[in-house]
Parts: sequence; C-alpha cells; structure tokens
Amino acid sequence: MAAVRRMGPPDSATSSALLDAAERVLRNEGYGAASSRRIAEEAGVKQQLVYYYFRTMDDLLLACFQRRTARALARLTEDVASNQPAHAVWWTLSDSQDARLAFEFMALANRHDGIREEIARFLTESRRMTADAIARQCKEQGTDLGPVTPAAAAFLLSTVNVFLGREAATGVTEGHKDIRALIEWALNRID
Amino acid sequence: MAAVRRMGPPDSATSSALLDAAERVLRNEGYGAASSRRIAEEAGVKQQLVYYYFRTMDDLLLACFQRRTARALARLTEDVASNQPAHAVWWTLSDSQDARLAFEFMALANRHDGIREEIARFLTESRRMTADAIARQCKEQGTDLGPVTPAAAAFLLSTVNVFLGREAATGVTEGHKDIRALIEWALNRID
DNA sequence: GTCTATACACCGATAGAC
DNA sequence: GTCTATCGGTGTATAGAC
Repeated sequence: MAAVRRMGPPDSATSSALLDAAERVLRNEGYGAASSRRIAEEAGVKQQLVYYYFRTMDDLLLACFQRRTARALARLTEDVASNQPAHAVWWTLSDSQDARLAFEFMALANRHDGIREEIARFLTESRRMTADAIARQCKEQGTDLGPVTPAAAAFLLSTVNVFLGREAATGVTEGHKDIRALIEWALNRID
Repeated sequence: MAAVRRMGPPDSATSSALLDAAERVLRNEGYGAASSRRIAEEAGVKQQLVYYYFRTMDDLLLACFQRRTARALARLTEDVASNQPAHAVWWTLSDSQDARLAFEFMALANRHDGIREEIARFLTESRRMTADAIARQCKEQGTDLGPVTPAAAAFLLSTVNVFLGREAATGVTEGHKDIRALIEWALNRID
C-alpha cells in the first residue's frame, strides 16, 4: 500500500528537463551512468527532485522511453503516408543520435521488464507499419523485390541504422559506405 | 608506479572460471550486473579473488572480450577457408548466445575505452576477411551480386545475427523469418 | 591461493523543514 | 516546488593473516 510520497505533475518544465537529461546521459555515457545523481546534475537540479517527479529510477527511464516511442510513432505515421514512404522512414531512422539512444534502450531491456515490454510493442508495431507501406508501394508501382519481402525490408530499415550509429561512435566504418549505397539502391526500387 | 599488489597467473583454472562466469552474467543480465560480487558468486568464489587474478574490473571485462575475439578470429579463419565461406561464417555467427554477448560488449564500449578499441580492431579485421572471402568466391563462381558489394554483404552477415539474438530475447520476432530466408537465398547465390 | 576485515564512494530512496 | 539530512545497500579495491 505504499505510494504515500508527495509527487509532482508529469508535465512540468523540470520533469521534462529531467527526461532530456536522461536521454543525453544514456546516449553519451550508457545506462550504467544513468543514476539519479548524474541525471539530476545534467539537468541542473538536486538529486532528490528526481523522486519528486518520478516514483523510482525505473519509472524515469520508462517515461523517457515512452516519450520517445510516442514521438517516433507519430513521425512514422507521417512517413508511411508520404509519397516516398521507404525513403521517408529511412531518413527518419538515419539520425545518428536516435540510433545510439535506441541501442542503449535495447541493452537496458535486458534488466528492465517495463522497457522490454515497451520495446517489443514498439518494434512489432513500427515494423508492421513499415512493411505494410512497402507492400502497398510495391503493389502500386508494380515492383517485384524478389527475395526481399516487405517484412525483410522493414527489418533491415529499422536495424541497419542502429548499427551504423553505434559502430560509428565506436570508431568502426568498415562496410558503411557500401551498405548505405545498397539501401539507397533498394529505396529507389521501392519508391 | 603502483602495481604492488600480489597477483595470480592468467592461465589458472580459477581465472578461467571467472571469465566464464563473466560471460554468463553479461549475456543473461547485462553489463550493469557485471560486478565483482556477482561474477565471483557466479563462479563460486569469494569476491576478493577477482582482484587476485585481475587488476581491476575493467581488466577482467577486457580479458573476457579478448579471449572471445581470439577464439572468434580463429574460427573465422577456418570459415573463410572452407569451400562454402559465406555459409560457414553465417552459421558461426548464428549462435544466439554469442550474438547476445556481442551486443552487450558493443554496449559496454560506450564507457570502456579498452573494449571500444578492441571492438574497432576486431570488427574491421573480421569484416575485411569476410568481404575478401565473398569477393573471391564470387570471382571463382562468376557470380554478380549487383548492388550487394562484398563489403555490404559482410556488414549484413556480421550485424543481422546480433539483432536477431537480442530481439528474440526481448520477445520480438517480427520479420525474423523473412530476413533469415533472405540471407539463405543470398548465401546460396554466393557459395 | 584463499581467507577475513575493512575503507570509501556512490547508489536508490525517504522524511521533514522551508 | 525545492531544500537539507540521512539510511541501508552495493560497488571497487586494498591490507594482512592463514
């Protein structure tokens, strides 16, 4: 029956600043550095304020991820409705900052049940939307992708960028130019 | 000048058991759980023994990764020399346990300089070996992969499995069947 | 080679004053 | 809404006995 602690509204400026700070820490230092003290410092507030706006650290990280997925799904909805859906999805996912953050959340899912479930929901949903858009586009254009089914294309579109971003941050670029060229070639066949 | 602490040999049974334990903890619980206490417990020894065999926790994790890359490069050398190099590389990388561990090390690289450098070296080297083998195979067989250059194929071979493994552990399987079929199709064209 | 004991930093989280 | 103070737990790492 706990839940007696006083708590602030989820839409305040400070709450939002904490979520922004959490994103930066996760992206640049990894989830191992995402402590209440480090995130509060990054946001420029006292550590204890974290627990005024969020019940637990796990709650903060989950809220951070959910804010991201809500934005990503809104953006994806626009992308698949555009007249070059495959290109639009690819360019949205091409943001290197987002890719590194996405990687960190995937890693976090290993020990955070809530985030694991959210990731499963989000990936399944977004991949279906992308696959449907590609299938529709191919049908309209009369394009045959051969062994590359819409579902396979959607998988590649959503995973390749995450690796490109993480590897680039690690100092690896082997094969990156070629894989980008290959994706561009495929996008031009689809759209 | 430090380095005054007494330390054990790097090839003992206990040292090896600690590295095995570290692999299991990393794979199943993530790098956030890879503490000296947790790893010692997993290996069935006292926490302080970790510091008899390894100078720091970072050293242990680096040794763990280096043991893995040494084995992986040896295996890769066999694979690329076989008469179906592409298939051999793919099946080696298809081990889901290895894939999940590889993902964890990629995440660790965000905050561990030594591992980041080792990953950069290993990925660059292994990807070149794979690309060379694919290029050679295509030349011998007279196969034209079109927009899929050997470097692009090597990138996909080394990254797709890592995501398949991590996603499956997260409860996501959307597009997995299709991407496996696509890879198989491509492998049969190459070898 | 392994044990006990222990120092010190940082972690998540709470209580209550202002 | 933000502050100070603080608790118990866990983390890395070391010293010295057996």
